[in-house]
Amino acid sequence: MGRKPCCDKVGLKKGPWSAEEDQKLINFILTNGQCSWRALPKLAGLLRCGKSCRLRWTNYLRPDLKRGLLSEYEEQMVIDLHAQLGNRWSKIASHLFGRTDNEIKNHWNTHVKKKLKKMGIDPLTHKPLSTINITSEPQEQKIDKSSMELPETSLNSTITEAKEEEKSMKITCPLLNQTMETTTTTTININGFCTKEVSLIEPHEILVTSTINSAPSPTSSSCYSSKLIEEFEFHDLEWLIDYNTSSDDNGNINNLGLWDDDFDAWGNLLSDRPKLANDSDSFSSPQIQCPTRLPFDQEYSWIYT
DNA sequence: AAAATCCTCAACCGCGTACAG
DNA sequence: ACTGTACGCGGTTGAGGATTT
Repeated sequence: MGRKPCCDKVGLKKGPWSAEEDQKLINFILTNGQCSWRALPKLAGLLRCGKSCRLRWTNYLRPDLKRGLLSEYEEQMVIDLHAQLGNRWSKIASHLFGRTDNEIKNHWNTHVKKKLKKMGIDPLTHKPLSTINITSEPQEQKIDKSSMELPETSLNSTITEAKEEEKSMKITCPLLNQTMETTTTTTININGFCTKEVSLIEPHEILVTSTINSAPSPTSSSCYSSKLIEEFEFHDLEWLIDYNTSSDDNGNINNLGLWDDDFDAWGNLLSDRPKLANDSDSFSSPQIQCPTRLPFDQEYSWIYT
């Protein structure tokens, strides 16, 4: 006996969502918040299953989504995180604000895989496709770099940075948070990221590649570089966060509560004027200035003024 | 210009897991 | 402990647009 379907599929619509359906879903969630996905379609007047609604919302309609191609830094982060986490797209997505697991998975399958293969790297193992026995034959680690016709990519610029750094000091394998001696480890570094297998690390331990050029904060191990932070200037969103109330013991921002059950933040979203950080009637809930440029303002819009 | 092929990505499917009763 | 239900995740599909022949 098979699994019971998540919902009664008879008479339910499948396939691409229409603008009208999107609008219904948005209106419902903005008004009522996210309740049970199973119950939502009926309540919202949609002929869709709850699963489809959830997917549509999380992958396309959420107002905090970034659209468009992944930047070079985002792509590098995906590669590094994939080396650590494997195909755990959701975990990877959680490190990239405004990106969904589906988006990252698609990008990986359509772009990154090819790119890595072209560079001679196995996208599954993140190891060189060529068979080089690193441990038993250290002399073989030397690669004739001039023979490697790698395309000029962000990865290669990272490689350049890393190699320059190698000249004078130990380098830190960024995502693995490991320091490696600059001896005969060129094989490992040539690919722009470490291929050494290590146990999983916690997200806050992850260092991005560009930390090579910017010293990490001595008080925090979650040291995304300023360069990366710049990359994460959310062009579509402006978040005003009350840092006085939103840091945990490690200084991590932890109350971006737009999706909290109580939907305080949605109250702001729906208010005539977004609350500002210096408003006199300050409140303890997250102070978020909600998006004024939302994902789809071409065909139809849910911008409110 | 038309047909064939390739590519992208939104959406679906099914499984694993969490949780309530 | 067991069962049923709902949700979330990762793999896969296929429509439609882009590119090539």
